[in-house]
Amino acid sequence: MTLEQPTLEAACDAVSDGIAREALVTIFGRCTVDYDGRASSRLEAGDRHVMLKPDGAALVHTDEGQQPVNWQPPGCEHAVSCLREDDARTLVLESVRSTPDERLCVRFRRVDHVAAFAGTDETELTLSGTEEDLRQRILETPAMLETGFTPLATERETSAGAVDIYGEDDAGRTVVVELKRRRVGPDAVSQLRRYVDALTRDLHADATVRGILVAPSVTDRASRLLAEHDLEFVALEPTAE
Amino acid sequence: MTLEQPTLEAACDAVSDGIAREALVTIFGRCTVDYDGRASSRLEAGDRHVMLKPDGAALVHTDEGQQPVNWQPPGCEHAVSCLREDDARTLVLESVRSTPDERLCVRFRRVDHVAAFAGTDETELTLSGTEEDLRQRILETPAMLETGFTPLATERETSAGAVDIYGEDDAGRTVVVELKRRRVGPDAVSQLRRYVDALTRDLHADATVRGILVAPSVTDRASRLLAEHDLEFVALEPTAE
DNA sequence: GACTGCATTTCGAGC
DNA sequence: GCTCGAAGTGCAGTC
Repeated sequence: MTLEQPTLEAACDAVSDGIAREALVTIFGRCTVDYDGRASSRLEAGDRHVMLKPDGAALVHTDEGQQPVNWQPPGCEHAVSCLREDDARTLVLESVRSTPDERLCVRFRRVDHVAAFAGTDETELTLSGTEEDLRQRILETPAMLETGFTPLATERETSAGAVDIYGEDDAGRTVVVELKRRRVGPDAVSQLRRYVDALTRDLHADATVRGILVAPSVTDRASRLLAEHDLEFVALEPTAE
Repeated sequence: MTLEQPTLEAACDAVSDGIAREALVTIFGRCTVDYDGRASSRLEAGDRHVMLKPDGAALVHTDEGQQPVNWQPPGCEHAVSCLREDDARTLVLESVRSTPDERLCVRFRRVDHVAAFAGTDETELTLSGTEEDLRQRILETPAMLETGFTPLATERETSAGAVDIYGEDDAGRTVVVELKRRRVGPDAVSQLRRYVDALTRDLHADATVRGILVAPSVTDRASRLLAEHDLEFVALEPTAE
């Protein structure tokens, strides 16, 4: 279903019908956008593309950027109405949710295009090159980390949270491994440090706990932080080559 | 410009024309999606909505989720062609960039809809409730942090990075303030800790540096971490009420 | 171009 | 529902 240069009334009916039919609805036209919730924002009149998904998500896109300029997450209730505001007919799209209370309101004075799409999409994305792939690599060939490394657990709980890989080295020392799929900065080092500190405490006071950060590479600052806290780094990519 | 149930050839021409005219182009139809770059992914055939922006961004949306199932950031080169693959006519959308090398390829066997939109959008989003607002609040009324607090600098550089607010308390002790617009977890505490450690080092060895985390609230674990490292917490929201 | 940290981050898993 | 951390995070600002 598609309308070109519809009246606001016709657009309203089409959008309303599309939402009712659980279609993916798109509107293009001149609009203002108001958001209020976790933060609040206002966008003055301009031409934008609005997408309403049947799961309750709403997206307002300008002609620039990968990210929508405004949005609403899945689970929202969409409502559409056509009314008079400031002496001008206005198509009002409202998308609301609770917990947290959030409200997105798009007001059109001109609609160029309305479309509603229904289809089927059964398939799921297969993705590789993730942190999980890096973990698999190391569990299959622990020597990639270092000779004599023995993984004992993944997601092992500590008082600071779950450790990616928990194991021991050839001298029987406890090893905490933190994995990152890409080049790491200071935050990843702090994360590893929290786990090492926690585990040192959780285990006997005299236990030696080694911390190893595994990632393709590190920034300078992160490298210095690692050295400061006697943490180690092993360069590994999530996938071979 | 809109086409309904076009032939793949007609769709190809329309998309090509839209890209050439720097329009925002959308295509809805049955497609597979392949991505290869920082990671790699494959999505089998299903009905999806594809958006090509004139700045080079590409978005593939299913009927669920706020996030696109696949995408390409701004700055990519889009190309479209119609050719025979596996004995079937196929519309191929390719979006490529370098640094890093990334390639997104969407293959349509059926196109239901093609549209191209051109408009103007001069206005910028005004947003409030950000970390910047929280900073302004404190700089205008430093006593909100604590009586006698004097801000001396924002974004003050340390060997661990820039501190949100740098100042001193009524006893002349150095204070490092880390701001967060929302409830904080362990990562924010670690961040503050890095700054406090760095400044303690950067200044005289005998200097006392206080670290204060300012946010609407803290999680339990973060609260424990704060206590462990003698860091403080002040509850403040980015905007009044 | 790399680094750093914010974001209405979103998303998923675990509890 | 909250917590925690991953993400092809995106994005802006700075160097």
